Amino acid sequence: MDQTSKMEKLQQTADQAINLMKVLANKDRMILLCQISSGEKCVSELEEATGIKQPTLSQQLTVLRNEAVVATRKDGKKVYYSLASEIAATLMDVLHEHYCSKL
Amino acid sequence: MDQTSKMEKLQQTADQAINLMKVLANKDRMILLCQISSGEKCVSELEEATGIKQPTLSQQLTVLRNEAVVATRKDGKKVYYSLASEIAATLMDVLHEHYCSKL
DNA sequence: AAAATATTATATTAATTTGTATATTATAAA
DNA sequence: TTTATAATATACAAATTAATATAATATTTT
Repeated sequence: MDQTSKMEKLQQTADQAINLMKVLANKDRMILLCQISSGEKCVSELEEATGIKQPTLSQQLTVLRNEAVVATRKDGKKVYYSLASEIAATLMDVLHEHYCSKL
Repeated sequence: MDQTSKMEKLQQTADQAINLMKVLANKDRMILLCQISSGEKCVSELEEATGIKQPTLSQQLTVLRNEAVVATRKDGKKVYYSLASEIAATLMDVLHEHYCSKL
């Protein structure tokens, strides 16, 4: 593989990594993922725990769903969210270890 | 600590984590960090390897410096960049392992 | 009908990226 | 010692993209 196509490949891979970084680079979503990291939560629990307003909450959860970072499970009227991405889970662990271990 | 100030603390910590995520959530910077991860590089080497134009390169390196993700060493006319953040290095490792191990 | 959640639309603001030009610094050459 | 050149940085405006807030409405389940 020549230098040019090597760099193309690197760029494509970088795109995937960057999309994930963009998903995490938002306060609402980061806080939601913190909550969800410790076990599945329904939307009303997330609203209560974070103070994020319902439409915003729903919008940000949609972003997380679209990037397959979370999965949903429906139980009656409630929708439960859980982590669904191994890489996202690992990243959240690393961040938690670094930033939250002394909290 | 009550629920409200617990959430405030979480938000402050989230801010730090998010700033780092934002730094990584850019293609130029991600590719530059990939290059620098494997050992220090001077600006002209980075320009050659990535094809990023000089002003953009310098601007993005400034972003990395401002967030203390990289450090610089000057040698004559050349400026060498290296990784300077443990957490950033760990994240890059995790991303590399996940996205690049099969490349 | 009411509760829980999602969607759509829209307005506003803010942040990021990019391009062009110019500045700085260090070395080398005349 | 001026002058030239290479390497890098900075400034700033223009263009683009993203974030935030809000309101209204839709869907699904009980």
